[in-house]
Amino acid sequence: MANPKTRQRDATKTRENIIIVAQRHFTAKGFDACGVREIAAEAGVDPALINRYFGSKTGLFEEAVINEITVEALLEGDKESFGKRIAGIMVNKDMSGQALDPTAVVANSIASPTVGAMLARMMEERLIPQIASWLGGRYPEQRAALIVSTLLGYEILGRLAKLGSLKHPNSEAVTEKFARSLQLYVDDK
Amino acid sequence: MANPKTRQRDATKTRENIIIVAQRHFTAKGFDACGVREIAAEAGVDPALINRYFGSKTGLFEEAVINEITVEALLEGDKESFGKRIAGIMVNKDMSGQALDPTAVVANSIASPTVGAMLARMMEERLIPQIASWLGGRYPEQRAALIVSTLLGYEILGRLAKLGSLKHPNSEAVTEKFARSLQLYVDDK
DNA sequence: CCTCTTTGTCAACAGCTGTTGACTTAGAAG
DNA sequence: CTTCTAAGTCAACAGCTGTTGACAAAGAGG
Repeated sequence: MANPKTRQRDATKTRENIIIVAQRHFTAKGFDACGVREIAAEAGVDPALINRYFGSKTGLFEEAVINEITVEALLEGDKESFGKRIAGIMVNKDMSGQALDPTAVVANSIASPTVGAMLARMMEERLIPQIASWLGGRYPEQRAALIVSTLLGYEILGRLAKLGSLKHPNSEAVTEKFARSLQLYVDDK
Repeated sequence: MANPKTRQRDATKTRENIIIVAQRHFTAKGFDACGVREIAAEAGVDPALINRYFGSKTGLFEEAVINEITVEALLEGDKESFGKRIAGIMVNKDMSGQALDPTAVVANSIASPTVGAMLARMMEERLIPQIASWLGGRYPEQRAALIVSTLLGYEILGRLAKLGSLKHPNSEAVTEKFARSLQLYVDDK
């Protein structure tokens, strides 16, 4: 039918809506700190619907986070300017955290007994290899891992800053050090 | 009495025992992933005793972790060799995680709604300033924060490696890069 | 209008969590 | 031996969690 009043019951739409809300919550607070009632409420839906559509809370996490995380955005650009570019992104990152953020998700959910291992597998099977093949050179996986490590550490620092009153390293000089630290792992010697 | 068969009921001893067990568990799994029954069982004690002695699980965390964490071990040595020294410690860190480990505790409990803010305050009120005053130079707090950030990132990487089969950066060349990355923040330009 | 499938809600259930107050026991003091 | 206090145990309680199966409503097709 030709859009009489926009469909009121659209399974695909509500599914996607739940996923979007879940991505934001899982990113901001981590898997264990999020309740299904909380996510369902913000999605304007009954909690039972999450289990109907995704099987379980873990299933929702897998579909909304594990299957959707990508590092391609990090690798768009030349290697020479990688450090400065990524450092700029991390420093000026929007603190409202509206979308699915790879580093934030991993940093906030890695300690979870339920999904920690899933994140570890995603990291070593997809993300690290992808970065490694982009890097090339010697020990690419290990250098890729240390790049990820550097970003995760900065993410936690951001969380510490948000919880307390710790200042972010917003000075030019220190940000440049951070950029050089990242570039260190890109350059093969 | 002169030690007839070693006292069987020693409040101070059991208290300290609970603290030691709690330190190991909180370090290895994080605050939220540890149950009081679990800690009490390993300490050979009834769970209720934790509340009797420390008021609450949070109180135990505060006394066993927050009040006991120190960074003095990191700052023993000259600045010139800081990077190499700390990198060596982190790379060769005992994976059994037997004791109270500052970086592991923060990395594994920072996402906790209960104690996350406590960790943030401890960081910005005690640890960062202490490292900063040891560093000296320009923007000492920010450089200190980035050193902590680097260590926290590496800690998470270690957790990813333990959960999965990700290789640690154990090659000489990559470890040296990690050391240089740390040294970057010690050297004031 | 009737029917059947999809979409969604509702109440309830187990399981686990930290926590509490009443009880018991060990061990020193009188 | 009796008493009294510190040390520890026990069962139970609320509160929360994810999850389930029975029910209700919407809307398309006959």
